[in-house]
Amino acid sequence: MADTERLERERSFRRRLARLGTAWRRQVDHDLRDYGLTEATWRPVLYLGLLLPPVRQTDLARALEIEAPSVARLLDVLERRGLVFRSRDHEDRRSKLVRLTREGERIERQVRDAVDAVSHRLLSGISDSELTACYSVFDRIEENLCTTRMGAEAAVPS
Amino acid sequence: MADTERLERERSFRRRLARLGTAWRRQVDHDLRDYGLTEATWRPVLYLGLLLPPVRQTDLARALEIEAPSVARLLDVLERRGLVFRSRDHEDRRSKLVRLTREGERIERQVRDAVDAVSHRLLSGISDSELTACYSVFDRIEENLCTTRMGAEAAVPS
DNA sequence: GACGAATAGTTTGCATGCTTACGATTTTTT
DNA sequence: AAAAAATCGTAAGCATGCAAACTATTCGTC
Repeated sequence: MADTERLERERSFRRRLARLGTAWRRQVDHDLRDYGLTEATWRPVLYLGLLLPPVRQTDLARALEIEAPSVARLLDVLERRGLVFRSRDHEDRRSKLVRLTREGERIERQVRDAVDAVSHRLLSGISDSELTACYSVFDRIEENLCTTRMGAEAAVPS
Repeated sequence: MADTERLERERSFRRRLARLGTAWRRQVDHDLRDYGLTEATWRPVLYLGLLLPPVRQTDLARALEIEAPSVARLLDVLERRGLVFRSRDHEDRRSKLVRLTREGERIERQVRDAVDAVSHRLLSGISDSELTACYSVFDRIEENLCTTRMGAEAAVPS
């Protein structure tokens, strides 16, 4: 029956998506290992170059989609290496503001270039229309993710 | 210029792919937490139901695309829980053969159903042709991954 | 103004990925 | 046959994700 075929298609899609995600991450990590950046330390650097200051740790955690303790520990490392620094927020003394140091900005550019280079390499030979077709699919999957998640948490009426 | 636009497209694709991969994984993990299965323990179970015996630990590691030590530790946990058991391979006494227990097979079916259910939910509203279009893109990206990896290690002349 | 709830950051403990180093065994070379 | 190289599983140590519990501060309600 056709349902079996659809099931196989869905399984195959899930497997490929998962495999591609990890393989891509590994490729970037491999290329950035030479810059002294391990696994996940380059992401905070990249996002600090992207977000508009002032950036609190919570903002960074939300942007990176990781939990606050993970951010705190990563920033400990990056601060020790002199790539970022934390300062008190005088508006709200619970918060700390995070910024890249001069050296951090230098690394940020290198990271951005390296990440872009990998993307360019991996996406070579794929047309714009194919990319946008994938976007469309990705977006609808994310919508499905949100609607199911709504059931678990609580829908916020706008 | 058009190059800037292409660059943005590639960045956007990378970000969405990464975000979708982790979000999907979290969704499955969330649904399987109730079955007492944490983060990555369900994958060995699933693959043990998929691979044709005899399955050595190395085979499992290759299938899961994780390193041998990671597999060893996961199997320690699963063995302690009575889901798998290891036996010596009489063909090659370095190896150990891994199999699901009766209970492990029961859990394997539940895991498979749960994973399929998530896939079905997330892929609802997406047509077969869209899925295959994505396959095509994924496959070419994986090809690009392989060819670039050749350059880093050592190309084997055929 | 005072008290309870919410929020920001940290600490701690666990899960799980990797790399490196090791012992046991097999395969290959000489 | 003996020695060298490769392979299998394991152990130890690090990196990094999470959740839970804690402290300090701010907000909301009375």
